[in-house]
Amino acid sequence: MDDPPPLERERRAKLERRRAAGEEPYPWSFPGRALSGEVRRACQALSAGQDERSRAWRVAGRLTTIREHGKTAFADLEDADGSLQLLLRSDLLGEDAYRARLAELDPGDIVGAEGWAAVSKRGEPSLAVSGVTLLAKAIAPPPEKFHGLQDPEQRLRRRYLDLLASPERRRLFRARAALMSEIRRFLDGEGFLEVETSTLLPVASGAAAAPFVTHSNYLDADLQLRISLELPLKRLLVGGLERVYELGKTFRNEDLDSTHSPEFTELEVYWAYADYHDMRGLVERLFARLADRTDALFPDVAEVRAAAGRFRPPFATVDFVEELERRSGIPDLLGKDRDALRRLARAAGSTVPENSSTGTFLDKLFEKYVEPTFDRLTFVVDHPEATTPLAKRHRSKPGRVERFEIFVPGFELGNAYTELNDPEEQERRFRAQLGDRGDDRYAYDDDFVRALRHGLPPTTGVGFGVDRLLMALTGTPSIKEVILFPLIRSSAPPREGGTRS
RNA sequence: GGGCCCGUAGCUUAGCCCGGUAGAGCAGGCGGCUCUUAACCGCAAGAUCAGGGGUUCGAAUCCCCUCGGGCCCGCCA
Repeated sequence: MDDPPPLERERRAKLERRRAAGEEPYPWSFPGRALSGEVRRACQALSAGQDERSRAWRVAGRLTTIREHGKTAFADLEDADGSLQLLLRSDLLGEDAYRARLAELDPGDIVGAEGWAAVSKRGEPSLAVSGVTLLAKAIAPPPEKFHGLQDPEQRLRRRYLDLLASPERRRLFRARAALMSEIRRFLDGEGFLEVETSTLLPVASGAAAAPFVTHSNYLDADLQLRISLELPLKRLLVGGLERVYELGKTFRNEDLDSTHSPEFTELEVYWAYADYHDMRGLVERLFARLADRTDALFPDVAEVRAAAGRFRPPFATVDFVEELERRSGIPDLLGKDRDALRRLARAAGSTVPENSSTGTFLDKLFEKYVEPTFDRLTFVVDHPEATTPLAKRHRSKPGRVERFEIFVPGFELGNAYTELNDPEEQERRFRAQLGDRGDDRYAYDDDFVRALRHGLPPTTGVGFGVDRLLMALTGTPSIKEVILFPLIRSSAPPREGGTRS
Protein backbone atom coordinates (compact mmCIF):
# COMPACT_ATOMS: atom_id res chain seq x y z
CA MET A 1 0.00 0.00 0.00
CA ASP A 2 1.03 3.58 -0.57
CA ASP A 3 2.14 5.68 2.37
CA PRO A 4 -0.42 8.35 3.21
CA PRO A 5 0.46 11.63 1.53
CA PRO A 6 2.59 13.60 4.01
CA LEU A 7 0.14 16.49 3.96
CA GLU A 8 -2.62 14.27 5.18
CA ARG A 9 -0.61 12.78 8.03
CA GLU A 10 -1.32 15.65 10.42
CA ARG A 11 -5.04 15.62 9.68
CA ARG A 12 -5.15 11.88 10.22
CA ALA A 13 -3.31 12.28 13.53
CA LYS A 14 -5.92 14.80 14.65
CA LEU A 15 -8.61 12.31 13.81
CA GLU A 16 -6.91 9.63 15.86
CA ARG A 17 -6.57 11.98 18.82
CA ARG A 18 -10.35 12.51 18.71
CA ARG A 19 -10.86 8.76 18.78
CA ALA A 20 -8.37 8.36 21.63
CA ALA A 21 -10.35 10.95 23.59
CA GLY A 22 -13.42 8.73 23.20
CA GLU A 23 -15.11 10.94 20.62
CA GLU A 24 -16.59 9.63 17.35
CA PRO A 25 -15.04 11.70 14.54
CA TYR A 26 -17.79 10.66 12.10
CA PRO A 27 -20.97 10.87 14.19
CA TRP A 28 -24.38 9.88 12.90
CA SER A 29 -26.32 13.10 13.09
CA PHE A 30 -26.49 16.63 14.38
CA PRO A 31 -30.11 17.27 15.40
CA GLY A 32 -31.73 20.64 15.73
CA ARG A 33 -29.71 22.21 12.98
CA ALA A 34 -30.62 25.66 11.65
CA LEU A 35 -29.44 27.06 8.33
CA SER A 36 -26.85 29.81 8.31
CA GLY A 37 -29.35 32.27 6.86
CA GLU A 38 -31.54 32.03 9.95
CA VAL A 39 -28.65 33.08 12.15
CA ARG A 40 -27.70 35.87 9.77
CA ARG A 41 -31.26 37.14 9.95
CA ALA A 42 -31.19 36.99 13.75
CA CYS A 43 -28.08 39.16 13.59
CA GLN A 44 -29.89 41.91 11.69
CA ALA A 45 -31.47 43.14 14.93
CA LEU A 46 -28.05 43.54 16.54
CA SER A 47 -25.48 46.27 16.22
CA ALA A 48 -21.73 45.77 15.97
CA GLY A 49 -20.27 44.20 19.10
CA GLN A 50 -23.68 43.04 20.37
CA ASP A 51 -24.91 39.49 20.93
CA GLU A 52 -28.22 37.84 21.82
CA ARG A 53 -27.84 35.03 24.34
CA SER A 54 -31.50 34.24 24.94
CA ARG A 55 -31.69 31.93 21.92
CA ALA A 56 -29.27 29.10 21.18
CA TRP A 57 -28.56 28.12 17.56
CA ARG A 58 -27.07 24.99 16.09
CA VAL A 59 -25.55 25.18 12.62
CA ALA A 60 -23.60 22.68 10.56
CA GLY A 61 -21.47 22.85 7.45
CA ARG A 62 -17.97 22.92 6.05
CA LEU A 63 -15.23 25.12 7.51
CA THR A 64 -13.67 27.14 4.72
CA THR A 65 -11.19 29.38 6.52
CA ILE A 66 -9.89 29.77 10.05
CA ARG A 67 -8.31 33.02 11.23
CA GLU A 68 -6.61 32.76 14.60
CA HIS A 69 -5.84 35.76 16.80
CA GLY A 70 -4.43 34.34 19.97
CA LYS A 71 -7.38 34.18 22.34
CA THR A 72 -9.96 34.85 19.60
CA ALA A 73 -10.47 33.05 16.31
CA PHE A 74 -12.81 33.43 13.35
CA ALA A 75 -13.87 30.59 11.13
CA ASP A 76 -16.20 30.63 8.15
CA LEU A 77 -18.76 27.87 7.94
CA GLU A 78 -20.48 27.18 4.63
CA ASP A 79 -23.82 25.41 4.27
CA ALA A 80 -26.52 25.18 1.61
CA ASP A 81 -27.73 28.62 2.65
CA GLY A 82 -24.44 30.47 2.37
CA SER A 83 -21.64 31.31 4.72
CA LEU A 84 -21.61 32.24 8.41
CA GLN A 85 -18.73 33.45 10.53
CA LEU A 86 -18.06 31.49 13.70
CA LEU A 87 -16.63 33.55 16.54
CA LEU A 88 -14.55 31.42 18.89
CA ARG A 89 -13.27 32.99 22.10
CA SER A 90 -11.18 31.52 24.82
CA ASP A 91 -13.30 33.22 27.50
CA LEU A 92 -16.50 31.67 26.13
CA LEU A 93 -15.20 28.17 25.50
CA GLY A 94 -12.71 27.98 28.35
CA GLU A 95 -9.00 28.24 27.72
CA ASP A 96 -8.34 24.51 27.43
CA ALA A 97 -11.32 23.69 25.25
CA TYR A 98 -10.52 26.65 23.03
CA ARG A 99 -6.93 25.53 22.51
CA ALA A 100 -7.92 21.90 22.01
CA ARG A 101 -10.60 22.72 19.44
CA LEU A 102 -8.48 25.05 17.36
CA ALA A 103 -5.64 22.56 17.36
CA GLU A 104 -7.87 19.96 15.77
CA LEU A 105 -9.94 21.88 13.25
CA ASP A 106 -8.81 22.31 9.67
CA PRO A 107 -10.31 24.04 6.65
CA GLY A 108 -12.47 21.49 4.89
CA ASP A 109 -13.75 19.81 8.05
CA ILE A 110 -17.47 19.31 8.40
CA VAL A 111 -18.52 20.60 11.81
CA GLY A 112 -21.54 21.41 13.89
CA ALA A 113 -21.44 24.49 16.10
CA GLU A 114 -23.75 25.81 18.75
CA GLY A 115 -23.89 29.25 20.23
CA TRP A 116 -25.78 32.50 19.94
CA ALA A 117 -26.20 35.22 17.36
CA ALA A 118 -23.57 37.92 17.59
CA VAL A 119 -22.25 40.70 15.40
CA SER A 120 -18.51 41.21 15.45
CA LYS A 121 -16.99 44.59 16.25
CA ARG A 122 -16.37 44.97 12.53
CA GLY A 123 -20.05 44.30 11.81
CA GLU A 124 -19.92 40.72 10.51
CA PRO A 125 -22.95 38.55 11.40
CA SER A 126 -21.59 35.67 13.43
CA LEU A 127 -22.30 32.80 15.74
CA ALA A 128 -20.60 33.23 19.12
CA VAL A 129 -19.62 29.62 19.66
CA SER A 130 -20.20 27.76 22.93
CA GLY A 131 -19.45 24.31 21.52
CA VAL A 132 -18.09 22.65 18.38
CA THR A 133 -18.67 19.07 17.22
CA LEU A 134 -16.63 17.41 14.52
CA LEU A 135 -19.10 15.81 12.09
CA ALA A 136 -16.67 14.56 9.43
CA LYS A 137 -12.93 15.05 9.39
CA ALA A 138 -11.49 16.13 6.04
CA ILE A 139 -8.34 14.04 5.75
CA ALA A 140 -7.54 15.52 2.34
CA PRO A 141 -7.08 19.29 2.19
CA PRO A 142 -9.51 21.43 0.16
CA PRO A 143 -8.38 23.42 -2.89
CA GLU A 144 -6.67 26.75 -2.38
CA LYS A 145 -9.02 29.05 -0.53
CA PHE A 146 -8.83 32.11 -2.71
CA HIS A 147 -8.28 30.84 -6.26
CA GLY A 148 -10.21 27.60 -5.82
CA LEU A 149 -9.65 24.78 -8.27
CA GLN A 150 -8.34 26.17 -11.56
CA ASP A 151 -7.05 23.14 -13.46
CA PRO A 152 -9.80 22.49 -16.04
CA GLU A 153 -9.08 18.77 -16.08
CA GLN A 154 -9.38 18.42 -12.32
CA ARG A 155 -12.53 20.54 -12.32
CA LEU A 156 -14.24 17.98 -14.55
CA ARG A 157 -12.61 14.85 -13.18
CA ARG A 158 -13.20 15.76 -9.55
CA ARG A 159 -16.34 17.88 -9.80
CA TYR A 160 -16.95 17.56 -6.05
CA LEU A 161 -13.80 19.61 -5.45
CA ASP A 162 -14.87 22.17 -8.02
CA LEU A 163 -18.24 22.45 -6.31
CA LEU A 164 -16.95 22.64 -2.76
CA ALA A 165 -14.49 25.35 -3.74
CA SER A 166 -16.95 27.39 -5.75
CA PRO A 167 -20.29 28.68 -4.46
CA GLU A 168 -20.90 30.07 -7.95
CA ARG A 169 -20.64 26.62 -9.48
CA ARG A 170 -23.04 25.27 -6.86
CA ARG A 171 -25.44 28.03 -7.71
CA LEU A 172 -25.29 27.20 -11.41
CA PHE A 173 -26.29 23.60 -10.78
CA ARG A 174 -29.03 24.63 -8.39
CA ALA A 175 -30.27 26.92 -11.13
CA ARG A 176 -30.21 24.01 -13.54
CA ALA A 177 -32.51 22.04 -11.26
CA ALA A 178 -34.78 25.03 -10.72
CA LEU A 179 -35.12 25.65 -14.45
CA MET A 180 -35.85 21.98 -15.16
CA SER A 181 -38.59 22.16 -12.52
CA GLU A 182 -39.92 25.31 -14.15
CA ILE A 183 -40.14 23.53 -17.51
CA ARG A 184 -42.10 20.72 -15.90
CA ARG A 185 -44.37 23.10 -14.01
CA PHE A 186 -45.09 25.04 -17.17
CA LEU A 187 -45.90 21.99 -19.30
CA ASP A 188 -47.90 20.31 -16.55
CA GLY A 189 -49.91 23.53 -16.26
CA GLU A 190 -50.57 23.46 -20.01
CA GLY A 191 -52.04 19.98 -19.71
CA PHE A 192 -49.08 17.95 -20.95
CA LEU A 193 -48.36 14.50 -19.57
CA GLU A 194 -44.79 13.68 -18.61
CA VAL A 195 -43.79 10.25 -19.88
CA GLU A 196 -40.68 8.11 -19.87
CA THR A 197 -39.89 6.04 -22.93
CA SER A 198 -37.13 3.49 -23.44
CA THR A 199 -33.49 4.32 -23.44
CA LEU A 200 -32.50 0.85 -24.71
CA LEU A 201 -33.82 0.04 -28.17
CA PRO A 202 -33.23 -2.61 -30.83
CA VAL A 203 -32.52 0.22 -33.30
CA ALA A 204 -32.09 3.88 -32.35
CA SER A 205 -34.03 6.14 -34.70
CA GLY A 206 -35.53 9.60 -35.10
CA ALA A 207 -32.29 11.36 -36.00
CA ALA A 208 -29.17 10.81 -38.05
CA ALA A 209 -26.48 10.17 -35.49
CA ALA A 210 -24.22 7.30 -34.52
CA PRO A 211 -25.68 5.33 -31.59
CA PHE A 212 -23.96 3.70 -28.64
CA VAL A 213 -24.33 -0.07 -28.86
CA THR A 214 -24.67 -2.40 -25.92
CA HIS A 215 -25.77 -5.98 -25.40
CA SER A 216 -28.58 -7.76 -23.59
CA ASN A 217 -27.45 -11.07 -22.15
CA TYR A 218 -31.03 -12.20 -21.64
CA LEU A 219 -32.08 -11.48 -25.21
CA ASP A 220 -28.65 -12.33 -26.57
CA ALA A 221 -29.07 -9.31 -28.81
CA ASP A 222 -27.34 -6.02 -29.39
CA LEU A 223 -29.25 -2.96 -28.27
CA GLN A 224 -28.72 0.71 -28.97
CA LEU A 225 -29.09 3.73 -26.74
CA ARG A 226 -31.66 6.19 -28.02
CA ILE A 227 -30.53 9.14 -30.15
CA SER A 228 -33.86 10.98 -30.06
CA LEU A 229 -37.21 10.86 -28.28
CA GLU A 230 -39.32 11.68 -31.30
CA LEU A 231 -40.73 8.44 -32.67
CA PRO A 232 -41.82 6.80 -29.38
CA LEU A 233 -43.59 10.00 -28.34
CA LYS A 234 -45.52 10.26 -31.59
CA ARG A 235 -46.59 6.65 -31.12
CA LEU A 236 -48.13 7.76 -27.82
CA LEU A 237 -50.27 10.28 -29.70
CA VAL A 238 -51.43 7.50 -32.01
CA GLY A 239 -52.41 5.82 -28.73
CA GLY A 240 -54.55 8.80 -27.73
CA LEU A 241 -52.43 10.56 -25.12
CA GLU A 242 -52.74 13.84 -27.12
CA ARG A 243 -50.30 15.99 -25.10
CA VAL A 244 -47.03 14.47 -23.91
CA TYR A 245 -43.49 15.48 -23.10
CA GLU A 246 -40.32 13.74 -22.08
CA LEU A 247 -37.33 15.29 -20.38
CA GLY A 248 -34.43 12.89 -20.38
CA LYS A 249 -31.02 11.75 -21.47
CA THR A 250 -30.24 11.07 -25.10
CA PHE A 251 -26.99 9.59 -26.37
CA ARG A 252 -25.03 10.21 -29.56
CA ASN A 253 -21.76 8.45 -30.18
CA GLU A 254 -19.96 11.54 -31.41
CA ASP A 255 -17.41 14.10 -30.32
CA LEU A 256 -17.56 16.30 -27.28
CA ASP A 257 -16.99 20.01 -27.88
CA SER A 258 -18.26 23.27 -26.43
CA THR A 259 -21.83 22.65 -27.68
CA HIS A 260 -21.98 18.85 -28.04
CA SER A 261 -21.97 16.17 -25.39
CA PRO A 262 -22.30 12.46 -26.20
CA GLU A 263 -24.81 12.24 -23.36
CA PHE A 264 -27.18 15.18 -23.21
CA THR A 265 -30.59 16.12 -21.90
CA GLU A 266 -33.39 16.53 -24.34
CA LEU A 267 -36.90 17.91 -24.02
CA GLU A 268 -39.46 16.89 -26.60
CA VAL A 269 -43.10 18.00 -26.54
CA TYR A 270 -45.90 16.66 -28.77
CA TRP A 271 -49.30 18.27 -29.04
CA ALA A 272 -52.19 16.79 -30.99
CA TYR A 273 -54.71 18.97 -32.84
CA ALA A 274 -52.24 21.85 -32.99
CA ASP A 275 -49.78 23.08 -35.65
CA TYR A 276 -46.40 24.77 -35.60
CA HIS A 277 -47.94 28.21 -35.17
CA ASP A 278 -49.52 27.00 -31.93
CA MET A 279 -46.18 25.49 -30.95
CA ARG A 280 -44.41 28.77 -31.48
CA GLY A 281 -46.85 30.41 -29.09
CA LEU A 282 -46.25 27.71 -26.50
CA VAL A 283 -42.48 28.03 -26.87
CA GLU A 284 -42.62 31.80 -26.46
CA ARG A 285 -44.67 31.46 -23.27
CA LEU A 286 -42.16 28.92 -21.96
CA PHE A 287 -39.31 31.30 -22.76
CA ALA A 288 -40.97 34.10 -20.82
CA ARG A 289 -41.29 31.83 -17.79
CA LEU A 290 -37.68 30.69 -18.00
CA ALA A 291 -36.41 34.24 -18.42
CA ASP A 292 -38.34 35.34 -15.33
CA ARG A 293 -37.08 32.40 -13.33
CA THR A 294 -33.49 33.01 -14.40
CA ASP A 295 -33.74 36.65 -13.38
CA ALA A 296 -35.02 35.57 -9.98
CA LEU A 297 -32.16 33.08 -9.58
CA PHE A 298 -29.41 35.53 -10.59
CA PRO A 299 -30.72 38.98 -9.64
CA ASP A 300 -27.16 40.15 -8.95
CA VAL A 301 -25.40 38.89 -12.09
CA ALA A 302 -25.74 41.36 -14.95
CA GLU A 303 -24.26 38.94 -17.52
CA VAL A 304 -26.82 36.26 -16.71
CA ARG A 305 -29.70 38.72 -16.81
CA ALA A 306 -28.52 39.96 -20.19
CA ALA A 307 -28.31 36.39 -21.49
CA ALA A 308 -31.77 35.54 -20.15
CA GLY A 309 -33.08 38.74 -21.73
CA ARG A 310 -32.65 37.14 -25.15
CA PHE A 311 -35.60 34.93 -24.28
CA ARG A 312 -37.99 37.86 -24.25
CA PRO A 313 -39.67 39.35 -27.34
CA PRO A 314 -39.35 40.80 -29.84
CA PHE A 315 -37.79 37.77 -31.53
CA ALA A 316 -36.25 37.80 -34.98
CA THR A 317 -37.84 35.55 -37.58
CA VAL A 318 -36.24 34.67 -40.91
CA ASP A 319 -37.43 32.46 -43.75
CA PHE A 320 -34.84 29.74 -44.37
CA VAL A 321 -34.81 30.03 -48.15
CA GLU A 322 -35.22 33.81 -48.47
CA GLU A 323 -32.55 34.49 -45.88
CA LEU A 324 -30.11 32.01 -47.40
CA GLU A 325 -30.61 33.44 -50.89
CA ARG A 326 -30.20 36.98 -49.55
CA ARG A 327 -27.02 36.26 -47.55
CA SER A 328 -25.36 34.02 -50.14
CA GLY A 329 -26.47 35.80 -53.29
CA ILE A 330 -27.43 32.41 -54.74
CA PRO A 331 -30.77 32.62 -56.62
CA ASP A 332 -33.45 29.94 -56.93
CA LEU A 333 -32.10 27.50 -54.33
CA LEU A 334 -35.12 25.23 -54.50
CA GLY A 335 -34.56 24.79 -58.25
CA LYS A 336 -31.04 23.40 -57.76
CA ASP A 337 -30.34 19.68 -57.88
CA ARG A 338 -28.06 17.76 -55.54
CA ASP A 339 -24.96 18.16 -57.73
CA ALA A 340 -25.42 21.90 -57.99
CA LEU A 341 -25.93 22.20 -54.24
CA ARG A 342 -22.88 20.05 -53.61
CA ARG A 343 -20.76 22.38 -55.73
CA LEU A 344 -22.14 25.43 -53.91
CA ALA A 345 -21.47 23.83 -50.53
CA ARG A 346 -17.92 23.02 -51.60
CA ALA A 347 -17.45 26.58 -52.80
CA ALA A 348 -18.62 27.81 -49.41
CA GLY A 349 -15.91 25.73 -47.75
CA SER A 350 -17.90 22.76 -46.51
CA THR A 351 -16.20 19.38 -46.53
CA VAL A 352 -19.22 17.13 -45.94
CA PRO A 353 -18.97 13.79 -47.77
CA GLU A 354 -19.80 13.59 -51.48
CA ASN A 355 -22.71 11.23 -50.84
CA SER A 356 -24.44 13.62 -48.45
CA SER A 357 -28.11 14.33 -49.07
CA THR A 358 -29.63 17.36 -50.76
CA GLY A 359 -30.84 18.45 -47.33
CA THR A 360 -27.38 18.19 -45.84
CA PHE A 361 -25.92 20.46 -48.52
CA LEU A 362 -28.68 23.00 -47.92
CA ASP A 363 -28.04 22.85 -44.18
CA LYS A 364 -24.33 23.37 -44.78
CA LEU A 365 -25.00 26.42 -46.92
CA PHE A 366 -27.26 27.82 -44.24
CA GLU A 367 -24.63 27.11 -41.62
CA LYS A 368 -21.96 28.93 -43.64
CA TYR A 369 -23.91 31.94 -44.85
CA VAL A 370 -26.65 32.62 -42.32
CA GLU A 371 -25.89 31.16 -38.88
CA PRO A 372 -22.90 33.42 -38.20
CA THR A 373 -25.12 36.47 -38.75
CA PHE A 374 -27.43 35.74 -35.80
CA ASP A 375 -27.00 38.34 -33.08
CA ARG A 376 -30.09 37.47 -31.04
CA LEU A 377 -32.53 34.65 -30.49
CA THR A 378 -33.88 33.91 -33.96
CA PHE A 379 -36.64 31.69 -35.32
CA VAL A 380 -35.77 30.21 -38.70
CA VAL A 381 -38.91 29.06 -40.49
CA ASP A 382 -40.15 26.98 -43.42
CA HIS A 383 -37.18 24.87 -44.41
CA PRO A 384 -36.83 23.07 -47.74
CA GLU A 385 -38.52 19.69 -47.69
CA ALA A 386 -35.24 17.86 -48.38
CA THR A 387 -33.81 18.89 -45.00
CA THR A 388 -36.54 17.26 -42.96
CA PRO A 389 -38.05 13.79 -43.37
CA LEU A 390 -40.40 14.02 -40.38
CA ALA A 391 -42.16 17.35 -41.01
CA LYS A 392 -45.37 17.97 -42.93
CA ARG A 393 -45.19 19.82 -46.24
CA HIS A 394 -46.02 23.51 -46.03
CA ARG A 395 -49.67 24.32 -46.63
CA SER A 396 -48.84 27.23 -48.99
CA LYS A 397 -45.11 27.29 -49.82
CA PRO A 398 -44.22 24.61 -52.41
CA GLY A 399 -41.11 22.54 -51.70
CA ARG A 400 -41.10 23.52 -48.03
CA VAL A 401 -42.11 22.03 -44.73
CA GLU A 402 -43.77 23.63 -41.73
CA ARG A 403 -40.81 23.85 -39.40
CA PHE A 404 -39.05 26.32 -37.19
CA GLU A 405 -35.63 26.13 -35.62
CA ILE A 406 -34.54 28.31 -32.74
CA PHE A 407 -31.03 29.71 -32.76
CA VAL A 408 -29.08 31.81 -30.33
CA PRO A 409 -25.72 33.25 -31.41
CA GLY A 410 -23.38 30.30 -31.60
CA PHE A 411 -25.69 27.31 -31.68
CA GLU A 412 -29.09 25.75 -32.33
CA LEU A 413 -31.43 25.42 -29.37
CA GLY A 414 -34.51 23.70 -30.68
CA ASN A 415 -36.45 22.43 -33.61
CA ALA A 416 -40.22 22.17 -34.21
CA TYR A 417 -42.55 20.90 -36.93
CA THR A 418 -46.06 20.43 -37.89
CA GLU A 419 -45.60 16.68 -37.82
CA LEU A 420 -45.90 14.55 -40.90
CA ASN A 421 -48.80 12.15 -40.23
CA ASP A 422 -49.44 10.68 -43.69
CA PRO A 423 -47.98 7.16 -43.51
CA GLU A 424 -47.43 6.81 -47.25
CA GLU A 425 -45.75 10.18 -47.48
CA GLN A 426 -43.61 9.25 -44.46
CA GLU A 427 -42.51 6.03 -46.10
CA ARG A 428 -41.64 7.88 -49.34
CA ARG A 429 -39.57 10.46 -47.39
CA PHE A 430 -37.65 7.81 -45.48
CA ARG A 431 -36.88 5.97 -48.70
CA ALA A 432 -35.99 9.18 -50.55
CA GLN A 433 -33.51 10.07 -47.87
CA LEU A 434 -31.99 6.61 -47.84
CA GLY A 435 -31.59 6.66 -51.61
CA ASP A 436 -30.34 10.21 -51.60
CA ARG A 437 -27.67 9.67 -49.03
CA GLY A 438 -26.62 6.22 -50.13
CA ASP A 439 -25.52 5.43 -46.62
CA ASP A 440 -27.10 3.49 -43.80
CA ARG A 441 -26.90 6.02 -41.01
CA TYR A 442 -30.56 6.77 -41.01
CA ALA A 443 -32.33 3.79 -39.50
CA TYR A 444 -35.59 3.11 -41.27
CA ASP A 445 -38.25 2.55 -38.62
CA ASP A 446 -41.00 0.50 -40.26
CA ASP A 447 -42.96 0.08 -37.04
CA PHE A 448 -43.28 3.86 -36.90
CA VAL A 449 -44.81 3.89 -40.38
CA ARG A 450 -47.13 1.07 -39.29
CA ALA A 451 -48.19 3.19 -36.27
CA LEU A 452 -48.97 6.14 -38.57
CA ARG A 453 -51.26 3.86 -40.60
CA HIS A 454 -53.49 3.69 -37.54
CA GLY A 455 -53.88 7.45 -37.58
CA LEU A 456 -51.77 10.17 -35.93
CA PRO A 457 -53.91 13.27 -35.32
CA PRO A 458 -52.70 16.55 -36.80
CA THR A 459 -49.82 17.24 -34.44
CA THR A 460 -47.02 19.64 -33.69
CA GLY A 461 -43.85 18.79 -31.82
CA VAL A 462 -40.71 20.49 -30.59
CA GLY A 463 -37.33 19.27 -29.36
CA PHE A 464 -34.85 21.20 -27.24
CA GLY A 465 -31.30 20.57 -26.20
CA VAL A 466 -31.83 21.34 -22.54
CA ASP A 467 -28.14 21.70 -21.72
CA ARG A 468 -27.86 24.29 -24.47
CA LEU A 469 -31.00 26.02 -23.25
CA LEU A 470 -29.35 26.35 -19.84
CA MET A 471 -26.15 27.61 -21.44
CA ALA A 472 -28.06 30.26 -23.35
CA LEU A 473 -30.16 31.33 -20.35
CA THR A 474 -27.19 31.65 -18.01
CA GLY A 475 -24.59 32.84 -20.52
CA THR A 476 -22.40 29.76 -19.94
CA PRO A 477 -20.08 29.26 -22.91
CA SER A 478 -19.35 25.54 -22.61
CA ILE A 479 -21.74 22.60 -22.35
CA LYS A 480 -19.32 20.90 -19.95
CA GLU A 481 -20.02 23.64 -17.42
CA VAL A 482 -23.73 22.84 -17.24
CA ILE A 483 -23.25 19.05 -17.03
CA LEU A 484 -22.15 17.79 -13.62
CA PHE A 485 -20.05 14.88 -14.86
CA PRO A 486 -19.30 15.30 -18.55
CA LEU A 487 -17.80 12.35 -20.37
CA ILE A 488 -14.06 12.30 -19.98
CA ARG A 489 -11.42 9.70 -20.69
CA SER A 490 -10.57 7.66 -17.61
CA SER A 491 -7.22 8.71 -16.24
CA ALA A 492 -4.11 6.59 -16.79
CA PRO A 493 -3.81 3.69 -14.33
CA PRO A 494 -1.55 4.45 -11.35
CA ARG A 495 2.01 3.16 -11.60
CA GLU A 496 2.83 -0.14 -9.92
CA GLY A 497 4.09 0.55 -6.44
CA GLY A 498 5.21 -2.92 -5.36
CA THR A 499 8.68 -2.06 -4.11
CA ARG A 500 7.55 -0.32 -0.96
CA SER A 501 7.79 -2.31 2.23
C1' G B 1 -9.52 13.28 -38.53
C1' G B 2 -6.26 18.25 -38.81
C1' G B 3 -3.93 22.46 -36.21
C1' C B 4 -2.40 25.29 -31.90
C1' C B 5 -1.59 25.34 -26.62
C1' C B 6 -1.06 23.32 -21.60
C1' G B 7 0.77 19.58 -17.54
C1' U B 8 6.20 22.36 -11.81
C1' A B 9 4.49 20.76 -3.79
C1' G B 10 -2.48 18.92 -1.79
C1' C B 11 -4.06 23.83 -4.29
C1' U B 12 -2.59 28.70 -6.98
C1' U B 13 1.86 29.64 -9.50
C1' A B 14 7.39 31.77 -10.91
C1' G B 15 11.34 29.68 -13.62
C1' C B 16 11.25 27.39 -19.92
C1' C B 17 12.65 31.89 -25.39
C1' C B 18 18.55 32.41 -23.83
C1' G B 19 20.55 24.70 -20.40
C1' G B 20 24.19 25.66 -14.68
C1' U B 21 21.72 24.06 -6.70
C1' A B 22 13.38 24.52 -8.76
C1' G B 23 11.43 30.33 -6.02
C1' A B 24 6.95 31.98 -3.79
C1' G B 25 1.65 32.32 -1.83
C1' C B 26 -2.37 29.33 0.34
C1' A B 27 -3.16 24.80 3.11
C1' G B 28 -0.33 21.73 6.95
C1' G B 29 3.78 21.95 11.52
C1' C B 30 6.09 25.04 15.59
C1' G B 31 5.91 29.98 18.07
C1' G B 32 3.29 34.98 18.72
C1' C B 33 -1.22 37.93 18.70
C1' U B 34 -8.86 39.25 21.89
C1' C B 35 -12.27 41.77 15.87
C1' U B 36 -10.43 39.15 11.53
C1' U B 37 -12.91 38.18 6.90
C1' A B 38 -7.44 36.26 0.81
C1' A B 39 -6.08 38.34 8.78
C1' C B 40 -1.03 39.39 10.15
C1' C B 41 4.33 38.45 12.02
C1' G B 42 8.54 34.87 12.80
C1' C B 43 10.82 29.85 12.16
C1' A B 44 11.17 25.12 10.02
C1' A B 45 9.33 21.51 6.54
C1' G B 46 7.09 20.07 1.91
C1' A B 47 8.78 18.77 -5.53
C1' U B 48 8.82 11.42 -9.79
C1' C B 49 9.16 19.54 -12.75
C1' A B 50 2.84 14.22 -16.39
C1' G B 51 5.66 9.49 -18.06
C1' G B 52 9.57 7.39 -21.22
C1' G B 53 13.69 8.05 -24.44
C1' G B 54 17.49 11.25 -26.70
C1' U B 55 21.18 15.49 -27.16
C1' U B 56 24.73 17.53 -23.54
C1' C B 57 30.05 17.74 -18.89
C1' G B 58 25.12 19.29 -17.14
C1' A B 59 17.90 19.20 -18.96
C1' A B 60 11.93 21.72 -15.58
C1' U B 61 14.34 24.35 -19.78
C1' C B 62 16.36 21.79 -26.30
C1' C B 63 14.58 17.27 -29.51
C1' C B 64 11.43 12.70 -30.14
C1' C B 65 7.57 9.36 -28.41
C1' U B 66 3.48 8.26 -25.07
C1' C B 67 -0.48 9.69 -21.58
C1' G B 68 -4.05 13.33 -19.91
C1' G B 69 -6.47 18.01 -20.71
C1' G B 70 -7.97 22.75 -23.18
C1' C B 71 -9.09 25.76 -27.52
C1' C B 72 -9.96 26.18 -32.86
C1' C B 73 -11.24 23.66 -37.53
C1' G B 74 -13.75 19.29 -39.72
C1' C B 75 -17.84 15.75 -38.75
C1' C B 76 -22.52 15.13 -35.86
C1' A B 77 -30.13 16.42 -41.35
